[in-house]
Amino acid sequence: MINLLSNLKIAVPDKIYIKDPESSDLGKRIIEHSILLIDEIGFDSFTFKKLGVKIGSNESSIYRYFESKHKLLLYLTSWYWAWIEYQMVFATHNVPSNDEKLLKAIEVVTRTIKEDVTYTHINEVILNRIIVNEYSKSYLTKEVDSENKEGYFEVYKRLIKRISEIIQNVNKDYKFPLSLASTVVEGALHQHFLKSHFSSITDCDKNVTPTEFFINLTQNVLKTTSNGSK
Amino acid sequence: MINLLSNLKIAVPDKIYIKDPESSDLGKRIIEHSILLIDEIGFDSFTFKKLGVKIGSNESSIYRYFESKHKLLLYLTSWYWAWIEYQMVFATHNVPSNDEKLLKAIEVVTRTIKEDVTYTHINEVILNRIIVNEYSKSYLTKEVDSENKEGYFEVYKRLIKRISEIIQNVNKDYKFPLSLASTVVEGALHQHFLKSHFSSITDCDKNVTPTEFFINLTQNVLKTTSNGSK
DNA sequence: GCAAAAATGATAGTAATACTATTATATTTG
DNA sequence: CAAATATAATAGTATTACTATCATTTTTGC
Repeated sequence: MINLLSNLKIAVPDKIYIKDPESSDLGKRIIEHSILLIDEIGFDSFTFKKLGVKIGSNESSIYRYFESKHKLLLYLTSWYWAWIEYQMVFATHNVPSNDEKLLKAIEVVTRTIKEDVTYTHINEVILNRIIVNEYSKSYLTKEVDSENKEGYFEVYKRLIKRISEIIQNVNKDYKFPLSLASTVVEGALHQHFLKSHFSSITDCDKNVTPTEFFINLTQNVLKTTSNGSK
Repeated sequence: MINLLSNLKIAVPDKIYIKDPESSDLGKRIIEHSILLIDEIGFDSFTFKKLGVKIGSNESSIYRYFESKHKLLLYLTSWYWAWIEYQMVFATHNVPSNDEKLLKAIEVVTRTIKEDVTYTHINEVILNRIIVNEYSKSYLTKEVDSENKEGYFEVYKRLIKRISEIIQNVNKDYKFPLSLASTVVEGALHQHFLKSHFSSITDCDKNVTPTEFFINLTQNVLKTTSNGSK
């Protein structure tokens, strides 16, 4: 997979950026170091000026790639979900059993990213931390509806729909496949956050993973005979 | 309940504010209109200066109640969860069956707030919208651990623990009561958000409520014989 | 190899933000 | 009625989130 990915480009909706950061060395440094800097100081304190200092470049140059730090966050989150989607499609491809497919899919979207695949300038371990801590800030805005119309959340929505289809294949009668899929994906981020910051309100810890919790949850929801069948 | 509440004060951790907004007319106007203004323009665009204009008061006076707009958000969210907790305790009190208790509890934390109880200056319908749209911003910060130590999230954590206990009473063998409780509460906010802004990735709509989805989910998770028993 | 084009850098400027500090004026209370 | 307290007004600061302009460097197409 690593070799395969090194020859593929993760596709991000092109309206998100002014100039494609993958198209230049400076662009790649912007992405690489924005991930590191957001992780370090948090998205709220992150500015293009500070990023400029880190990469030895100028604030004004960064503005030629992204019109705002919000757009940069949208870029990073779209990239992340496209990367997850890729892994999910890859992991479930050619798996004959629907049940097994769902297990694999849930594993991909709920697991802790442990290794930096480093086939590019993007550190996926750190990017995953950013997603846990900052993702919801990308859509909890007054502009969400217009930005949604522009297609900025397409990758994420496509991922949820894919999982929903797998759920539906496991149990055709289950009434809430989309809500279950969105709950698992969002809920996994939340459980990871709780594990790090509010350990008293989660069962996830060193021994129990969000993956375990959500696989158990999903299997029980889908296997019973009275699961909200139509 | 309405009459009862009009004689009770919702308790918010007192370190959140500098001066108790319930202690003066100006304080109450700050709370009342901050809810309206945050709903109107969003928390990110909300400032004490704009709030001052709305209530015909001065920015500097508002700073005597809250040291920052972030603290004001913590106040509103704590107030909201304490209000929900109150309703949950009230709704489940004296219910003999554990199953029934859980149903009531889930209903309280997942339902749409339809009526403004208006026993005070606080509009609960609008406050609920703010929670859906802004709650996670209150803890997705670099200061979350120190603020957690200060007790700013006690009310929310207590609510999750209460639900977790009810879950455990329904099924003593279920391994993830805390994670299920936190998933239901956070997930309900998320489903409400999706319903309003990303309707293509949720099954919740005019006909299906988040309550229905989460009651079905919880019942199925807890009723099966192989639900991750210890 | 060079000129034109494109990319990047440097500098300056702006309105707004998120405050702090100080002083003045009301309002409450003992 | 004086003292204490609360509120209002004003000013000031460093930072933010940009935009605009111009200079310099790098790339490219011939």
